[in-house]
Amino acid sequence: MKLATWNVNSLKVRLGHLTDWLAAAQPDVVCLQELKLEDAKFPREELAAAGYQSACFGQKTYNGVAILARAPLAEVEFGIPGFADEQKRVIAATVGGVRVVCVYCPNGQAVGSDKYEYKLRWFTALRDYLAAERARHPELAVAGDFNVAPEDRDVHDPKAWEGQVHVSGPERSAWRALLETGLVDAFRSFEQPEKSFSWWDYRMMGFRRNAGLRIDHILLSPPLSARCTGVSIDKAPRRLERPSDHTPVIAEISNI
DNA sequence: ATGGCTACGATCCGTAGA
Repeated sequence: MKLATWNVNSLKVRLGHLTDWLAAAQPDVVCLQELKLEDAKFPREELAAAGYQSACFGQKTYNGVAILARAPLAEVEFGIPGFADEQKRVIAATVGGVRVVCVYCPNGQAVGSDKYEYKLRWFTALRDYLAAERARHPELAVAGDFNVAPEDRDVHDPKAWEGQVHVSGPERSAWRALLETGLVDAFRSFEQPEKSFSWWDYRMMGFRRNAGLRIDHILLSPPLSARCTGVSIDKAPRRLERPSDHTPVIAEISNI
């Protein structure tokens, strides 16, 4: 099974990139973030024609998440249960026995801001939710845009970013708390190229300079981690005209 | 020099992203 995550930064703008990429990469399950469109405008038919069923939790202008899969999506759940939130950031579904949670974690804007406080509160709720999901579903995959670069090697210029939002101590602690529920950062289970990133700023030719962050992640429970044979970042879509600022991350999980 | 793009929904600028 190929499981992918991609923050498309407007599904309306990126639909062509997405369908081309689905045909090229042939993922079985795809978690999408930042759809920036409401459910009524979700391109269900176009994605069905590409061979994918979908579950969508959309929102106009901001946020919005979806899961695509070639196999049926069951037990679809919207948001973090018990955490009241206007922002559509989480959707979960069971595909082929695997519980898939798609997340678009808050940006946080700036350390100390209201949005930063919201981000930390949100991560606490996510951790509790994932701990409960872990207990219910042995095969759990959590994929999405976490808006946290876990370590300095996930940052193009750690000195420049020191203490900033996405790398601050409390955010990295919140990230580690997710791992402490018994999940593995699948990307780091394998040898990877130096300076591997999943997001590059549109400004200052960030992609050309490889001035990026690794903030898009796939977390796997131990039974899935044991069957994971590789994780890679696909930079091809970032080279296209009018790209998303994020690029897909793909995990290959064997069925044995 | 704290900016530089991009998307969106509102106008021809403000908000947000990261």
